[in-house]
Amino acid sequence: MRAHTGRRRNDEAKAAILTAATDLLAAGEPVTLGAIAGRAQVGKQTIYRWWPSKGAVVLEAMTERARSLAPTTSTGSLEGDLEAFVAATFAAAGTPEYTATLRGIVSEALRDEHAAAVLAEFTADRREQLYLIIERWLPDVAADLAVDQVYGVLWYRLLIGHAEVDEATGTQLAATIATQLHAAA
Amino acid sequence: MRAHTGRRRNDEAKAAILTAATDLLAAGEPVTLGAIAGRAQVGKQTIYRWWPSKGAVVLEAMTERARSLAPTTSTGSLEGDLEAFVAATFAAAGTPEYTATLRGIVSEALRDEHAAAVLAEFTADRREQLYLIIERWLPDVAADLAVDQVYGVLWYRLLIGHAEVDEATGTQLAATIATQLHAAA
Amino acid sequence: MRAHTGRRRNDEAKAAILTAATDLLAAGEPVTLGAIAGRAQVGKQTIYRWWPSKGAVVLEAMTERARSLAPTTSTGSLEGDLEAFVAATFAAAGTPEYTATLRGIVSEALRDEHAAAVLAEFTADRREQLYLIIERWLPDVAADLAVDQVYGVLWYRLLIGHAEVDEATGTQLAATIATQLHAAA
Amino acid sequence: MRAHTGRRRNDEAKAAILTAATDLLAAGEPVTLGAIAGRAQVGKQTIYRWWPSKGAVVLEAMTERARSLAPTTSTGSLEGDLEAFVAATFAAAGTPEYTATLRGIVSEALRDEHAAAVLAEFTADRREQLYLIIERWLPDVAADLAVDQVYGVLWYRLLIGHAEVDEATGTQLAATIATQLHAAA
DNA sequence: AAGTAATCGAGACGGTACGTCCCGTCTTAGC
DNA sequence: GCTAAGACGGGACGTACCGTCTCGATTACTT
Repeated sequence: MRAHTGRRRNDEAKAAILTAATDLLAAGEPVTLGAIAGRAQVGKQTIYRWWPSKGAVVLEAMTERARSLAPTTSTGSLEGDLEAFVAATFAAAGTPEYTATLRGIVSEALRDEHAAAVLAEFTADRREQLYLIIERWLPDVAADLAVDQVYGVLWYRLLIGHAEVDEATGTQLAATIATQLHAAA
Repeated sequence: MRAHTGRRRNDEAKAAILTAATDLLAAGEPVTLGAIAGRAQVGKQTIYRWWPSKGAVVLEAMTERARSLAPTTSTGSLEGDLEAFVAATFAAAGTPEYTATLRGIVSEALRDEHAAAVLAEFTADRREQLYLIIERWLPDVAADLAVDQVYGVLWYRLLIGHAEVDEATGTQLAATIATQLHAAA
Repeated sequence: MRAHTGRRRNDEAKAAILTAATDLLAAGEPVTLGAIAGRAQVGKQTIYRWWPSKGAVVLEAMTERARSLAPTTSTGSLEGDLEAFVAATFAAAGTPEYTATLRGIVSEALRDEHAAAVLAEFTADRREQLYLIIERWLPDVAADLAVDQVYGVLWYRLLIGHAEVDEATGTQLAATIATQLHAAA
Repeated sequence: MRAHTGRRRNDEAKAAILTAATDLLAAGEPVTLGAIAGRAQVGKQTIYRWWPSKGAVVLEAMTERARSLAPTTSTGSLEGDLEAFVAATFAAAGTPEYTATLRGIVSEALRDEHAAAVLAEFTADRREQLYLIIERWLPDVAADLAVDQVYGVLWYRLLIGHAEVDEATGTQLAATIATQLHAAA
């Protein structure tokens, strides 16, 4: 038996697929697998070789982008760190392109269990970032509910669309949550 | 010209359609238009005559049910009223049947603008209930963000599924929000 | 008990229905019952009160027109009478409007047994006219096959469209059939 | 640019579709596209990928069958050849199964231009067979009208249903037409 | 250099749901 | 009582995607 034969896999294709998915999502066009494959100049089978379902592709496309979003450098206080992080998160999520993408992601996750798993992982990662910030200043407080209040407002407004998701909201919310955490400590 | 001619809308059919939609949603079966029509003993055209899309049907079905959910009777304090309402809301939303339905609704709303409009109306109605409770005790406080924190946690957990939506959570969240509101007043 | 109440039935409506059917047929537009009713400014139920099916309406519309088509006056010989009748029949049937109508009729008759019955009656009537002409000159000859040859060529060409249906063809065919009948006598 | 990419057309599927169509037609069951697809174990899209309409499928199914129907071997005389061919044609077309099929085909052709084109081709092929027989014995006679008399009687009787389509009729008609042709030569 | 095999783009496949169209029936209010 | 309008249950239509399967072409390692 030999170590390896055959053509190597094309990493450009993988990148093209993720880009195509993000583009479609952001453009508001229907995100069909055929459309992704066509736009990426890739066969559908190539997509299924690497992802278990359409939703998983879309989510991975998003996740990559989102990871490098909000700052984690410290400002010297819980209030400051919280505000910097939450405001940046809200500011980014509030851009029209990003909003469309996040909505698209939830839409996929609700129809596809693979996508749901990736979304769960993605949001867990985001929550973890926030935990770490809180833990640095208040290591013993139970922060679960506070964290969910932050992301809850974000996603709720994104999905329903009844109110702004912007930096100011993030700032205001961060201050409120900081007070709440200090009181609980 | 006449005011109206032709057969009137059959309200039994309307009720049967909404019931069928809710049943399928709650049963976790795929909510196909054909399935709704079949279960309601109704032609598909009858559905499309009165609703612009599948999602709109599903949402209207839900909205009707949800309106009579959480109590609005007063307990004598903001804390008490808030806790009663939020805890009841979380308890109801946390049942598996209801969770499935709400998730299905968002899924529809994200793909269908008509459904999105109905979801917006539904959630606006829910928020309004909460505003009224707060306003009774603190008429001058800006409650928007507080209200969104409550429903934000609810929907965020429902959609991601990483944490419980139950009465205890509702109780705890209500207390936190009450404190927050008193501080802001 | 009263002798009669209610609105009298509207014979104009009947005429309007038949006209509408013929118009649609000749115009090549899809002959749906809704279209007939709409064009005739008539309720669908009014149509079904008088005809058993859509096809029957269409056929009656045609039959009325067709009955007064070919001459039956005598010219003094079998050849002459036959030629006059057949040439006139072919000339009339060959007009584009008439062709479209006849094709439409067969189309209805093939999908609707009521329509088929009326078409059978209509064609029987047409054949009868031809029998009478032949019988006047050759009372004892079996003319069935000869008659079917005449109408066969007519309908076959109308339906397939591979060759002309015109006066010249009718003339030529009449001469051939006359010879055939004389030989058989 | 490549000559071809992608999976090739599945000829088994094509055969299964045509068989299913013929079976339904012959069985007198409603020839639904869904029924054809279901019986052929084929997706509806596969049918629409290769035929422009339902009627085209049905006609192609028929055409294939019909080509190997009537004999073209010579018997030694025009009368003999004509009788053999026409009698065989009438005998075959007169079977209940075949009659139903042919009627169904015309029905399709009258509603669908693609089907009409295939029917035109099919009938042209049948006429050509008859021309060839006549031409062998009488190369210079104009046989168009004679040929249409034969097929005219066939189709006229099939569609109206007022008289038999059987071997005896074919035999009698062949004799008549043979005489007619000899006279014209 | 020739042989071998994994991977590629393309696209046909079986299947499910969609939203539209039309049929023939039923139900109104108006004349 | 009959009408025009039009809603009803039902069912076929042709389209859009899904996720799988099948091609010939390409690529890269092994011999």
